[in-house]
Amino acid sequence: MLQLSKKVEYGLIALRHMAMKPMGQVFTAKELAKEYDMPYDLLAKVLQKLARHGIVASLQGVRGGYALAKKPTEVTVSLIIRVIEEERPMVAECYTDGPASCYLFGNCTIRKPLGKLQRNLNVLFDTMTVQEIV
Amino acid sequence: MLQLSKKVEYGLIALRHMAMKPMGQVFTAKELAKEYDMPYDLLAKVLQKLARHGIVASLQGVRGGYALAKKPTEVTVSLIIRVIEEERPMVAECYTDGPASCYLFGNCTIRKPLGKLQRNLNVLFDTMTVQEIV
DNA sequence: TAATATAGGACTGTTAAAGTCTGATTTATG
DNA sequence: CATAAATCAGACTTTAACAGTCCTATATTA
Ligand code: SF4
Ligand code: SF4
Repeated sequence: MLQLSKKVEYGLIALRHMAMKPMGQVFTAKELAKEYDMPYDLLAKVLQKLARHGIVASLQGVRGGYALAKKPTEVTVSLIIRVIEEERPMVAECYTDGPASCYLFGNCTIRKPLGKLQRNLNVLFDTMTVQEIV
Repeated sequence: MLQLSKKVEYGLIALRHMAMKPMGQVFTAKELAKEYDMPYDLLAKVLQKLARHGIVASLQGVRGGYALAKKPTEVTVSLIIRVIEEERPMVAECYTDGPASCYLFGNCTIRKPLGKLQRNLNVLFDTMTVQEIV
């Protein structure tokens, strides 16, 4: 419960790796997967998403790969999760998918109080950056 | 991602309901389920767990039911989750189930940094009580 | 043009969450 | 004392999200 998904963990590990080396250095999905023993296909998908959203820059073709495109201080855990999961980390389903997603919505008495928890969570994830995990 | 489980939500809704009424009042699982349109069987299980851990007191037999056994200020969301899920809310699998639970453990570079996130999370859940959701 | 890399999507497998069902036990009450 | 109403306990099924795999297309270097 409340665990980060494997995809997010793979993304964090890869981004941290890049952040440790000189800015602009290029890494292939293959070498990253091998280095940390992550499933290549899955990591590749994650890196592609990060590339689409400009967190890393991708270079295709032979000698291609990925390089960090933002400063480690600018990439928050919140952003990484949003990009990889394609949604914000929320404590309740209805926060993400709206009233129709939960049949309890009409008589739910905890939705509003949980908002406080959510806001505090947001602060946590918005505050933590890749810089903090190098 | 990061959502509270339905069981926890059911538990919170039920506990809040009890906390709204005079201390010691007895409610049956049936009426609670009906009032908020929650699945009876599932809610019953949740209440049983809460009873086993002394959060609510149970009365068997006809005219039985459940009553809040602790003050709303004493019941944290953290405790509710631990009781219902039978584990603490953790950001990483290995925190809950140990090194053997994750094959990345040996070369995981994000485990320690995530500890900071975890500690902040703990504070959030330890701080919020049933009193705050009435 | 061959080799190597990303890009994208479809597909399958696995697991945890959610829900259901059955039966036993307890206890107030007529 | 019999009945009904409630908790208690566990097994079971269903569902949906997550994790992982596979295949093909495209881009780029050498
Ligand atoms: S139970 Fe309440 S808070 Fe949870 S998803 Fe449904 S409406 Fe939202
Ligand atoms: S990836 Fe790292 S932090 Fe996540 S569960 Fe595995 S060892 Fe723990």
